[in-house]
Amino acid sequence: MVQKYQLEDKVLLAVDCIIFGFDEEDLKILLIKRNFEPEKGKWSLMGGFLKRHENLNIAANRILYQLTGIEQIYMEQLYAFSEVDRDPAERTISVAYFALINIKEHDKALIDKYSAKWFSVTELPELIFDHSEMITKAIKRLRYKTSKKPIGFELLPEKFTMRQLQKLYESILGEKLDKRNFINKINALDILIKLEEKDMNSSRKGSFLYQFDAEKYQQKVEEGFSFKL
Amino acid sequence: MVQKYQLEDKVLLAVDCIIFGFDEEDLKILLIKRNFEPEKGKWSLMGGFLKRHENLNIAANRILYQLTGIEQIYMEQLYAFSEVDRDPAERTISVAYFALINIKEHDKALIDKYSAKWFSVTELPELIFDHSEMITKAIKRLRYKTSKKPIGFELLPEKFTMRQLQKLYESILGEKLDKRNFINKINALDILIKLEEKDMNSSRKGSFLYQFDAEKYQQKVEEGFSFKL
DNA sequence: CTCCTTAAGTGTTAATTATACATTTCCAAA
DNA sequence: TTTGGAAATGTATAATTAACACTTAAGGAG
Repeated sequence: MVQKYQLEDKVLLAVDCIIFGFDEEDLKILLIKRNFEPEKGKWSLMGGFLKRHENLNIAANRILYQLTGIEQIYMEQLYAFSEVDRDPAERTISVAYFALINIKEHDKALIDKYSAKWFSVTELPELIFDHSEMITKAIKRLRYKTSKKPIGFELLPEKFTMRQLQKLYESILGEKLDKRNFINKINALDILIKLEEKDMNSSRKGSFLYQFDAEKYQQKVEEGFSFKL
Repeated sequence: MVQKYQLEDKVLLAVDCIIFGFDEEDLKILLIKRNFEPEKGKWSLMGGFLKRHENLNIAANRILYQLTGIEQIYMEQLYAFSEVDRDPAERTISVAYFALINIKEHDKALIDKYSAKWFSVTELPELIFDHSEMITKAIKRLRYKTSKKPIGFELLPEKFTMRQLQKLYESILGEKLDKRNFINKINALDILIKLEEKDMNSSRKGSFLYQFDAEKYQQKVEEGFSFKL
């Protein structure tokens, strides 16, 4: 490739990943203890640098895979953070990505191996650089997206109860919802399959399990529906 | 500054600006004839490279100023475009920004000087690289923002008629709106000042002019209201 | 000076959607 | 068999949104 813009400044381009998970109680974020300088030993988002042959989406997925063993998940670009001194070591622009995963489906061993740890969004530790700001922005975006598309399903196990789904929405939105209204709305969407099966952990009576009906959902998206909670 | 990440690839970071304007009829975008290779002579968004001492917001404003003489306007980061071959000359990641301006308020002479030209969003020419994609994304974002905040006022002259405001919304949203419902909603927001003055160009009867009441708007924002059209 | 033209201005009703709210059912364990 | 605890369920009211058509004002033409 011919170099045409030789007089221009080049910069390091980092990618930082905000990984949301849900454990039936709280919305959580996956963080790691940074194992290189500067700020070695402090908590950080999963980050790495863009390589010559990658676009940002690919870099985000590679970095996540390298640091946690998690692969092939839905990731979305959030924002480019570019304050001149955001990384004291060297001028670095960071593009933040965020992803949603089901905590239980991802191999705990691999996560432990890299000293990754889940933190509730309400109890985050101090983070390096501008990572707190990134998280704040990601939560805001997640709330918005949740109100437009039923995005939360990535965060739940394949089979889940209405109670779990409601808890998930409550922890994303940060507010309590009315049970009956919630169920009515979800049912009105008509994108869940009610199973015969019951989850017997939560109560004696047991509660019915549901599955997300990807096919019906796809169909509705094509018809141009907009999810509103 | 110590260089700590010496083994990492560096890249060129460009900024491209999508400038929306409105001329009482159509939503328009400001484009320039690119005056350097590659693709010299083709239509392009306003673009330039991030410099060492700037963050992206500052770079976006500088670039816009250099290319059009327009300064101190509201700009917002849109998205980072990073396909490996998006610029055939050299690997370049581009962060797109968008802005809203009032066409008439900005000095035509300066714009002409740089061969900038306004194009209706419905009649865009062929553009270099991935600039069309950037514009598509910007329009989508503009539509969204318009439905949340009364952002459109930047696009109108200081004094405007209800008809103009409605036309603006229609061209942003790409659909016709009902006149009475539109006026009712706008009035319900209570952020316009109705002037005594009339605009006599559009009809024999003349139509009242309005002004955006920035103070009332600010107050409402603080009270946490959300604009919904 | 009367009539015509043209866009401005104006409210009501029906339909839909959102909210608030309390009781009964089921099942396992004691 | 009784009991405790969460699951399941529906309705009435309020709020919002959508649909809809006639009158008014004023300049220009005849």
